[in-house]
Order: sequence, then C-alpha cells, then structure tokens
Amino acid sequence: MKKINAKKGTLLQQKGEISSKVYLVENGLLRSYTIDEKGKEHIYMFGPENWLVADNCEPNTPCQLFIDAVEDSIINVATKEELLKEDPDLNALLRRLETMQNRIIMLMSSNAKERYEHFVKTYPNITQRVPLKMVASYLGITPEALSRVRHELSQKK
Amino acid sequence: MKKINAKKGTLLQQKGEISSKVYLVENGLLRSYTIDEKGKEHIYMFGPENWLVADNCEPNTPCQLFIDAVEDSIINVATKEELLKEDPDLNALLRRLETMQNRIIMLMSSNAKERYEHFVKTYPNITQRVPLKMVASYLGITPEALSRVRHELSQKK
DNA sequence: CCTATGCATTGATGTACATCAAGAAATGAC
DNA sequence: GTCATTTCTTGATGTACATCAATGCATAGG
Repeated sequence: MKKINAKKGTLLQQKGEISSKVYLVENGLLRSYTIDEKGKEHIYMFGPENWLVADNCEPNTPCQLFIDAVEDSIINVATKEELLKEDPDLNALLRRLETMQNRIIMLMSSNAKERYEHFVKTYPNITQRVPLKMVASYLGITPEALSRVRHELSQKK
Repeated sequence: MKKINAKKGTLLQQKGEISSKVYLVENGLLRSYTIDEKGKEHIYMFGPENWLVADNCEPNTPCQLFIDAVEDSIINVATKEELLKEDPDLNALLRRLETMQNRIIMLMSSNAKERYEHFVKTYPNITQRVPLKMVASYLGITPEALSRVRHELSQKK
C-alpha cells in the first residue's frame, strides 16, 4: 500500500495494461472510464474521498478501463495480489464484479444488435432455454426489436 | 445451507422482502428481475448451473429483485448472515455490488431525466465538481441531452 | 381432439435521444 | 489584461428503438 499524489489530469491506468491496481482515494476525485470503437468516452465510476476505484478484471489480464484524476488527489495504491493474499476467496466475487462491469459498459455503449451478439457469445446455451422475450428483457430491449435484430442477422449469413 | 427443489415457475423471492437469501443453482435455471413503475419486467440475471443468484442488498433491508425458477431446479439456499459469519469483510464488497446492481437497473429502466435525478440524489456533491459532460458520460447520454434535461427541471420548480 | 393462452413475427406510426452546427459563456495560458 | 480552449446551450434534423395492432404458431389443459 503506497501513498501517492496525483495532479489533476494524471492518467493512473491505461486500458489494456496488465497489472491493474486498486486505488483508495484519500482526497480528491478519480474517475474510471472506457473508450469505445467510435471514440466515445463512457464513465464507469467516479471515486471521491474514501472510494475504492479499480478495474474489476482478473489479475494478470488486460484491463478495460482508464483511470485518471479529475482533481488533484491523494491516493493509496495497492496491487490485487496484495489484497488477494489477505483474502483468497475474494476471487469469486471479483469475477462477479467483472461480469457486472461488462454489462454496464455494454448497456452504455452498444446498440441492440451488438448487445444480442455479445449475449449469445457469453451465454450460448441460455438462448435455447428461455423464451426470446426474456432475452429481450435482459438486453433492455423489446421482444419486437430483438425479433428484428435476429431476422437481420440471419439474412446476413 | 439447505437444498430445495423448485418447480418451473416457482417464486423464490419477492421484491420488498427483508430476509433475502442467496441461491446456489445446482441444476436448472433461475432468473432475478425487477418490475418498474410502468409494469415492465427487467431481467437482471440468469442463473444456470453453478451460478450464485442473489439480490445484492444489505442484510435486513428490503430487496429489489424477484427471483423465480425458469426451469425445474435444484438449489442450495443460504442466508446472508450465514455467509457473512464466515467472511465478515464481504460487507464492503456487497455494498459495491449493490451500487452496480442499481446502476444496471437504472440503465435498463429509466430515461435521461430519471437517471439524472437519481444521480443527483446519489452523488449530490459530484455535480459541482466535474464538468457536466462527464456527468452525461456517466449517465450514458450526450451533453446536449443533459443540458435539455436540466433546463426542463429548472423550469418546473 | 378442440380451444385458450402465450410466444414470435411483421407493419405502421410515434418518440426520446443522437447528431450536427453555431454561438455564448466560462476557464485557463501567457 | 488578451487570446485560445473548453464547456454549455440552443436549434434543426436524423435515427434507433418503442409502442400499438394484427396475424400466425405453438403449447398446454380439459
């Protein structure tokens, strides 16, 4: 756990970095965000005093989020390894957080078609086990919209 | 940890219940969902084999989600108290999961105005500390749309 | 078997929000 | 201070998706 000072605008973590850290904000304000293929920024989280800011990805995988300082900030930085050593079965929860993080980013940055394609990739078997209207409800679109997306995709092939 | 059998369609948990449980799916398929004010259903999560399904609310607060069985299922049920006894500092993570759950539900069920009002309530001070375009980026809307929402809200008062 | 209920599809129309463009106001650099 | 840059607002237009309504298909129950 190392204490550091970050001037407003400092980039603490880049999307794609492997050794993503955990940032405990003592003072100031951090933000984590991603940039989609269209170049659009989506803020995932603000981290004011006493918040924990981190990319919820598994240790030793490339992370998804940029993290920078919105105000001059004082922050405590830890590695995930450090934290996992203290509490090993955090791992399952971390994976859960990752799933939710992906979902939030998807909801903010993807249209109906992209969401559906992502869903099929992530849960290949579920599509056969539930009525399509439930898939639509999970994706945040109407059954009608999903029907049209599926029609369009089947044409393309 | 009690093992139970749930026929397709069985409702395991109602929105508003206090003692929400944790469900580990051994076999079958669960789903958790909420119903918004317009009566519309939003599926929060599917729980196939080996998934953990739960409302990520704090123990002893009314929960937000309905949970039911989409297929005939075999499930292990635990109370949150049980789990917290085993691992007390899960509490911080639970609160984090709750925040993300709220965000996902909000993204699926609310329009721009509702999201902004919710944001202001949840982070009253942040609005003053960051440019509005960052708030827009957090809410998943454009700065232009946020500007119009704010204009509309200020008229109303 | 027949009928009722739920599900999926298709078309017509509506709407919330995005995009594009321009100008005004605030902020920062020097 | 002045100029440049970023932020915010406002208007005009476009578009993805919702809503509404009708129809065809399953599936389940008696």
